[in-house]
Amino acid sequence: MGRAPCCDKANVKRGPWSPEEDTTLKDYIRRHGTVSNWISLPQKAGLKRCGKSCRLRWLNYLRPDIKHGGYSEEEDNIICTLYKNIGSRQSLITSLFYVIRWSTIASHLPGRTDNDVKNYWNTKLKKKLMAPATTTPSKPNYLLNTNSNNQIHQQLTSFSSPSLTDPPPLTNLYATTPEMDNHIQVSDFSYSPDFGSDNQKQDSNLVYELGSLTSQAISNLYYPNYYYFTSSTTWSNDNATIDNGSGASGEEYDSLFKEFGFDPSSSSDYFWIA
DNA sequence: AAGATTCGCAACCGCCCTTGC
DNA sequence: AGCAAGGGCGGTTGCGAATCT
Repeated sequence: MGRAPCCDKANVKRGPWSPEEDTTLKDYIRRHGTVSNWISLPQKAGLKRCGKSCRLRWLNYLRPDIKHGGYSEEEDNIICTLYKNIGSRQSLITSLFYVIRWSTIASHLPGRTDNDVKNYWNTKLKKKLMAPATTTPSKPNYLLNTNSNNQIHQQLTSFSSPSLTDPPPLTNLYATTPEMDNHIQVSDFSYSPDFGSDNQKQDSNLVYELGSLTSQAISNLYYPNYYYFTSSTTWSNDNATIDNGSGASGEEYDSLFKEFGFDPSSSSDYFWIA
């Protein structure tokens, strides 16, 4: 048995708000101040709308401090950075449980609403960010360290409390210029501190998510073209934790990494995605 | 010019969380 | 503790506008 609806759907108006309705709602809120009960507001204000609809209209459109459109480059950067950072912290690598807190991101952008930021991301920024690295390389195409795994691990761990404006240098990693074909190259192995921090279940479709959701979840903050995965050491542990020790997900990982030529039995391998 | 397709975004849906009883 | 109601939020939809063919 489902939850009772918040209003009588048959007797409320739906669809776009008219200027008259906007005025009615704004006038009511101006006269009464902060709304303590949105469900009862429509009746009091004389609106044939669902209370939730009124709340949404006010919060996303009618509030006096709302900004619409015209995102600046700085705002773009903040959204992209927070998307990566918050996304990787609040979720895991599975598509089913991957949830971005748009309200958290919007709270860093005065005048922007979660809905607005979400729409902006889905229609513009996502495409911009997902565009092939060859067209807009934000960083040089290198980040490989074939024999100082611990060094990478330490550096990534230091990202856990990052500054938004001061990315750490990669100078202590020695660089190569790997082929970037197929967006994935397997070489050595690194570790992302955020990976596997949540107690969430594995999705058997994970193997198909590597290039998108997975990479988002494990990307680091400053180098959006590069993504790190857990090592076999940490990774085995992560899997056990994530999957309540069943070990089933470990097999999925193994097959996933083997698919890209990675040797799960190696303790020193990592791979990156560009 | 007109039909098809894509884009942008306001609005809705439904689930989860919080709060009060 | 358990329940119900309201609030909050992410995902999705619908539709008008813009662009393409």
